[in-house]
Amino acid sequence: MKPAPSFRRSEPDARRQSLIEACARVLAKAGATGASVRAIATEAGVSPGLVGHYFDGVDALVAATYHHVDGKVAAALDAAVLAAGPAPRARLEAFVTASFAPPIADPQLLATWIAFWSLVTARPDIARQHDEQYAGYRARLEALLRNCGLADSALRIAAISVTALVDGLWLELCLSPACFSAKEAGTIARRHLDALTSPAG
Amino acid sequence: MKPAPSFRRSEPDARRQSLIEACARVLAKAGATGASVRAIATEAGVSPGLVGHYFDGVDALVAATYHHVDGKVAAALDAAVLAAGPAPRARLEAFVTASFAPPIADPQLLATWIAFWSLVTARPDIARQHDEQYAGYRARLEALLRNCGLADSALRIAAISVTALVDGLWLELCLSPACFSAKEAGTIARRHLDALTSPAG
DNA sequence: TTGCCTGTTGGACGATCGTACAACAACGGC
DNA sequence: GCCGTTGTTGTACGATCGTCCAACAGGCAA
Repeated sequence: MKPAPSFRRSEPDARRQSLIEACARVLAKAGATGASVRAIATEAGVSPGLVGHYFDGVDALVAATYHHVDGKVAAALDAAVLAAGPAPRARLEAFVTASFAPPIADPQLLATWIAFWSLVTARPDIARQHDEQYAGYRARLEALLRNCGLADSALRIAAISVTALVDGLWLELCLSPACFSAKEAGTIARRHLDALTSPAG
Repeated sequence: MKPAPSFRRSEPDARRQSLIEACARVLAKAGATGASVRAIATEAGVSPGLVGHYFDGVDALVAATYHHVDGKVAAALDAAVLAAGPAPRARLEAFVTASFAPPIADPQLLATWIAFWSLVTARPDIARQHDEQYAGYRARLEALLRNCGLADSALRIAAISVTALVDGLWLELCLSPACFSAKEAGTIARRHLDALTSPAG
């Protein structure tokens, strides 16, 4: 009889992906402080040395994880918009309220995100990643707002305000879920969109 | 001739305060990852052993720093409200827009705050501190909103929405100051208050 | 089956972490 | 001036950190 293989080989991309997802789980569970090479390797079920084989140090792994998680969120938002149909206002609402439902409204995702924020101060490359990603987020929001008839002159401020409100609601919804519900967050956000799209001036 | 004293004694409270402020500076500069006992002690200009003398480990020091920074923010908000005079609407606006001016709108303060958030997941005591502090923040906001004539039934949701918007604006204002100005943040917040206090429909 | 390639392991290495503690020295009381 | 108190120092200790690399072994070609 053959002894069970002590490990399996994987496709390089699959192994990289596995390490990235393990890194995200560790960041969510233990924060930036606990995201050590050994903890990530254990979470992924591999030996510590493998991290160095696929990434130039743990910093590069964290940066890759940031990029991956950002892509996951963007995909979830796009899917929500696509599922909303062609009506501009429905698409806008879908984009906004998707942040209050899985997989975005997830305490683990917030914990991962906070770990990234905690690195912005000390890591210029992470800071740049953050700026680019937020600029992209606001750009997509501006496009959705424009389709709802918002004047070009008001677009920038409107996108900033909606982004801030959604971020704040998402943050507190994840940090203390008992305080208010996802449904209430959606109501608040929709009311804000109403005030923006029908100026009572 | 006498040799210069190699160190000075301090009042226990003053030394504790000095360590707390040094901890806040280190958290702002290096994030939660870099907040080691030695880094904090060096920042405070004392030897590493002194931290253990005043606090039961570095975790207790971080918790104390959280409490201290929270108190500082609350004091700044109260001062802004007090300086706004007796008019309810002016007091509400002062409370809200104070978050976009020094000393609250400070990237270093945000970095400190993010370091605390990054500990919420792993540290139940920090999570409890966060819940209590946010409940207090919303309670003060509800009182200010009530004085502006808001119905009791709408108070809770209104306070949640204002808190979320202000937090989001504060977050992004500190993370990427080049994106929009403090004045614009104030305009956005005031417009939101308008929509809340004069329901159009 | 045999042998090569290389993904993978597991431990060594120096640095740094949090903590504990004996020795030192500043300061108030005598 | 001297002494006791105690705030403060500096270091030792074990644990854990990131990194590195020689050795092992799974999987494929021949």
